[in-house]
Amino acid sequence: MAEIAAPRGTHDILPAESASWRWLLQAHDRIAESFGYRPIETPIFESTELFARGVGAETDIVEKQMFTFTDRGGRALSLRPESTAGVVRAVLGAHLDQERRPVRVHYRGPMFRAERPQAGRQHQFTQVGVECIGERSPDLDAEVIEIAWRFFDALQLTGVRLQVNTLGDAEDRRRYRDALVAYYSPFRARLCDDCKRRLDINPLRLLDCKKDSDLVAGAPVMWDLLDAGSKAFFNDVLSSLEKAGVPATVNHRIVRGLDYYADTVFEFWHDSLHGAQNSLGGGGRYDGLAELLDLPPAPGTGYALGAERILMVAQRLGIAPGPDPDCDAVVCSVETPQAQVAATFARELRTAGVRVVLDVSERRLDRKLRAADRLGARAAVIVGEEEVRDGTVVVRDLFEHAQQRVGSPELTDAVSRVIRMRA
RNA sequence: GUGGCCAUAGCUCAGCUGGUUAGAGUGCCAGGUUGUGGCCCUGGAGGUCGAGGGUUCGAAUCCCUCUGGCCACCCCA
Repeated sequence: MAEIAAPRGTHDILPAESASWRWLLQAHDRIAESFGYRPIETPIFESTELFARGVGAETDIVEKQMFTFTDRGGRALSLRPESTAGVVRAVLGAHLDQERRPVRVHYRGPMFRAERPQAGRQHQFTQVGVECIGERSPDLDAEVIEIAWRFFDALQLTGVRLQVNTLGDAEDRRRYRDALVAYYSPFRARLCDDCKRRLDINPLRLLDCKKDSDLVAGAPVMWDLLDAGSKAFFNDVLSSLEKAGVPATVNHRIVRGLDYYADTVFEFWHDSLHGAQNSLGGGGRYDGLAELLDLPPAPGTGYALGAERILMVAQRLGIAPGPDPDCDAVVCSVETPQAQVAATFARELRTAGVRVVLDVSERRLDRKLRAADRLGARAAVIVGEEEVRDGTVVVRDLFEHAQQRVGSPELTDAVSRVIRMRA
């Protein structure tokens, strides 16, 4: 009988890693909330149609990376490959934008994409992100970018590079697509197979090709075809970022793989990650998304970041916190007859808010203390025959190698004194 | 989805061109120390050699398939 392993492309977050996860997630919550963003949670599966219409039916994500299934009523559902479409559905569906505008929300949670797994790319991965829905302003684009930037800052994650670009409005993009198709069509015969496909399906992606890079160099530049309003909007984003002290590099090759983006788009890169996966995340403005979903029109902007990738970088930089101790104190009896008294002390300490492990083993005292040491406990409470007889207890400081005997009513005070020294 | 590399104890890894009962370090458990931890000494447990099939007198070692990981591509988080 074969052992059942975790499914391909998934991983377990074991207790030893929980400290670094908590560190990352709490930092993101804290920074987002410092900008007035409120938490939102949406289902991890949605109607397949939400993604087909929102993300774009002909994007790679929807075309070949979704986990799709049918429920008993024959409805087509998909595990969410990203979160923006679901959040927009939830916010506008609940008419939150009628009460305040813009609606500022942040989220964290698992996303699913069925790509070939490798380091920094799993079937299930975790994103943290924010969305700002209901108002169109370059200052809000700059605001969400600044949140991400402050988040990296809070983690002390150095070496992040912000790349920004503008895709213009729908009219600009149509014009640009036409220009690209016109430029590339005469070369169709010599294009690589991927590019032939891109030319028909998604011409913007032609710019990503490495094989036909000589053609890319001579291709029309989006910026040249933007109308004055789109350029002004983008320039306002840039100056707003500058005032916020967020260093941005303009990179006209940033395109993003989702159809709903317009105007501002951006990515956060880190060189310590491998080539194709050097992106920690990205985002942009999606003013047309609500309409694609048949919801009342509402502009929006936001980002999503890959938590696993950030943790990978943090590990490499040595800034991720090590595992937390299992507990503050271990209570152990010296011999079996004192076990019940020890259990009572443990409960008493827990009531006072101390994290306590009760050693129920029948090992020798020296082994119990060694075990307490390995749990990372600061204090050990030792209950032996003498203590039970005298109504006392030994409280040992495992860091200072010092101990004292106190009357059992003073147990909580004595333990608190010892563990407070930890901080 | 396409191609390449890899899979031996809980963990990190040895195991030469196929040759008896598969090893080391570390961790775990116990004893040294019948009430005091981080060091030391001694002993023990722990492996269907990723799974299945094949070649062979004989397979961890060679071949095939599958599973999983890593890397590149595609693309993205």
